[in-house]
Amino acid sequence: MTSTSAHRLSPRKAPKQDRSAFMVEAIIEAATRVLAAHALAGFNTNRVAEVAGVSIGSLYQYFPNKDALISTLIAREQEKLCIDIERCVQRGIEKSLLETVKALARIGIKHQNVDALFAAAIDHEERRLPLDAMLAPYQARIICAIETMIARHTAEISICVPKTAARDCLMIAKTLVESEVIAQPSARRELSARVTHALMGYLTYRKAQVHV
Amino acid sequence: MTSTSAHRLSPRKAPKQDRSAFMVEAIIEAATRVLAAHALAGFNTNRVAEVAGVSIGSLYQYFPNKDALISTLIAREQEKLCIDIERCVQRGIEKSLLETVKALARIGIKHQNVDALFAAAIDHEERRLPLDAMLAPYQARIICAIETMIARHTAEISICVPKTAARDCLMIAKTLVESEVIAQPSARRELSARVTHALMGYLTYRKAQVHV
DNA sequence: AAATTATGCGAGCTTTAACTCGCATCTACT
DNA sequence: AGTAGATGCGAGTTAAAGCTCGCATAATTT
Repeated sequence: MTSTSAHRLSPRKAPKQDRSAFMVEAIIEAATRVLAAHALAGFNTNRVAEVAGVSIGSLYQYFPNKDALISTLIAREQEKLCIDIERCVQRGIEKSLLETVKALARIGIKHQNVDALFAAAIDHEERRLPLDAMLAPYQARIICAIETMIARHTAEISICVPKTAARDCLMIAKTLVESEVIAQPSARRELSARVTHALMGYLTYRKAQVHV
Repeated sequence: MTSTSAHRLSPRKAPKQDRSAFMVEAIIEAATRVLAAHALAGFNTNRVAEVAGVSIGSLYQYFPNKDALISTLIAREQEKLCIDIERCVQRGIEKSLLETVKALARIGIKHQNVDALFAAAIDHEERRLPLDAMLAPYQARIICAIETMIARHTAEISICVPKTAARDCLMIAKTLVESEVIAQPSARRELSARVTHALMGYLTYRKAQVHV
């Protein structure tokens, strides 16, 4: 009777055969779609199972409860974001600060462009659930990557605490993109420019510039 | 049978006597507290009524449904934010850009500092519900105020579309603050400085500055 | 092929929470 | 004081949604 099932947030068990692995994937995909389409208010396990085309019993065989399913969604998103950012920074070795920032902006846009409702829902659940321990490694990877980028261009950058700068960059990019709710693909280019502008401004602003 | 009650988001009727006005206030206050403490997952009308110390029937006498209650919360927050920003900009007449931006940063912090969960919940519901028509006037007021500020300092500002700049400023400030989840009052000063830095950077950044 | 293990199913139990309704009480007006 | 309308109440109705459990089927092992 330790931590049997009540508030567990990790999957109940790992799928061992192929078919079950596919099923878990189908569930996660369906969950993403349901959340995007109906928000938290319309997100329930019965609907997810139905959309995934599996029975409700099967869903609960792998996820001990609804929150565990949401946690998995969150982890997936984080993993994808990490990979994209790390690759981007790695490629930035031979590029200018401006170019790398532009690339980062594009990533942020890509990751939020999926759906604004989905992003807001994930955001909310990240705060509601005790996921700090699970999210910390992802955050660390992202911040580490951005720190690396910053370290390459210290001459141009005015922020002295790289860790803080990295986190702020991430947040600024995230929000500007989120605010551009209506996914007009035509506007993507212009949005990207604005995010880049904001990040460059933040990174390179020096008080001396503004006389007062 | 037009739009009787099913999806109405405005209050059912206005309180006409003092006691009912107080009760509506108590309900709204309780709703705020419940949302902050239990997030969307634990936000229900029965609990709100209980915390407010009124009966569930009374709640439904003034709010046709749960969404209408949430909409009211959202409107209240917006109204408060508008008032603060407008006053801040008005006072900025005789101040520098930097000083005014600092003051705006403080407002953003104040408004989100209440509770991160509450803010995320409100954010989510703003997107889920069809509130565009209701929110537009508030947005317009805020953007108008920031445009006014920008207009006073065109010489220092590099962004050419004031409306876009205004909106971006709002979003940047909002996020940086939101990200600083843990409300450490001691860190408030430092946070304020960062938000200011970000806004000034965004507003005054010029491509020429970065050689490449 | 028999046995064992893993997987899949969905009817249905149980709890939660949105919302109603008829009656009691209060306030205001004459 | 009397009356009418406004306000307040909360037990109860209803539907939704979280989750279980016993059984059926498929894969794997020996």
